[in-house]
Amino acid sequence: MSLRHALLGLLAERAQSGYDLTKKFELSMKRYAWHASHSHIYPELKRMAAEGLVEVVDEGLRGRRTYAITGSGRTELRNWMLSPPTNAVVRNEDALRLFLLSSLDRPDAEHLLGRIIDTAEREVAHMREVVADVEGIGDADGPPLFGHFAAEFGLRYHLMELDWARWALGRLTSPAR
Amino acid sequence: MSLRHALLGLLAERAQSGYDLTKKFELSMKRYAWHASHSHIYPELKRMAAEGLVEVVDEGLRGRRTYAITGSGRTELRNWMLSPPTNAVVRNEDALRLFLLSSLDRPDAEHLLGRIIDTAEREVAHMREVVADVEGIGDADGPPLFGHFAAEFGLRYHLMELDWARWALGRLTSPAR
DNA sequence: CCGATCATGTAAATAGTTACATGATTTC
DNA sequence: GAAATCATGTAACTATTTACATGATCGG
Repeated sequence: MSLRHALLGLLAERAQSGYDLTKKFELSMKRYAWHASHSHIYPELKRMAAEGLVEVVDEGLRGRRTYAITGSGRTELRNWMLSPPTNAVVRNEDALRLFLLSSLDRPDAEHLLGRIIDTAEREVAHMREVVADVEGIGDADGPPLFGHFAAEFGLRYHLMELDWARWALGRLTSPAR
Repeated sequence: MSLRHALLGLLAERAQSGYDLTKKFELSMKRYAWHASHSHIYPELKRMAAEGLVEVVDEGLRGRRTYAITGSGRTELRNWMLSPPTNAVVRNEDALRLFLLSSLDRPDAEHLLGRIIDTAEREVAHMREVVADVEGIGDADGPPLFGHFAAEFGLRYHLMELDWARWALGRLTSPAR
């Protein structure tokens, strides 16, 4: 159940509403870290509030409820962050397609790799912007910003994917060895 | 529901039992593509058999049932492989920890990065062996082997992770800019 | 004959998605 | 005043995990 730790981590940065959290998942988190929809996030926030890990600190317009992390929430988050991953859950639909590439005949495989390359190129361009944004905001003397490391990881991930797909396509069209 | 596609993909390579499939998940698939346990795999195989995507082609010792992919299973697999990922599910507990790194104070963050570096080094060493094995088996003239591309992807992934973690640790200990 | 591994399952619980549902406020 | 966006929820279903459960065969 890592959703709760994802939420605690985001709330550790700043207090915010379920709606804000949902958007963060949609915009960045779900790309390479964790996927979640609002219908999962809202009930989870309620449960966490009942358990004292978070608390409602403000009720604004349109029923907006701002949640903040509590002391016990911070303890829980730190414990999870530092605990060795026992059997870390990994699910990646795209990586699964890569894994099963050889089940396709050559034309199909080439087509799929072509699409992967296109997508990765777009992702790389996007992540370059994100990284530049984060660098721009940065306060040179302060601690590294939240999201800075994550953005860099995302950029490197997609660059790696792009390199790999190009290499694989090369192998496919002219099996060198 | 990508478990079924993962299973179809593995069965497309060769007919095998739930036990064999479980081990493949345990040994390679779950590292960076898809995670699943036997108690999920067995019922899913039964369901797929009922739907005609796979069939039992052999019953051996100790109740071992060998499943093979059917024509309709191959169609389903190909459709999924070539269909553009609509909202590709990504869940990665380790990447999530990286994402939330800034929620830790500096000593804790350094400790976590150190552990990530150690783990990644071991993974890289392991994947180098796997890649070497697969290359060794290869028939130079034949089509690329199943798992060849996947192993290379795994190696590159962990190399990327290692580079990133070292870079992040450097940033943390001496914030350059 | 004993421990390791092969081999499969079920039950209960939790996690997560999709579809349905509602209404307020802001912007144009 | 209409469309976009803010904001939250519930219900039904499906996916997945954890724990429980059983027994056969193989290697030493």
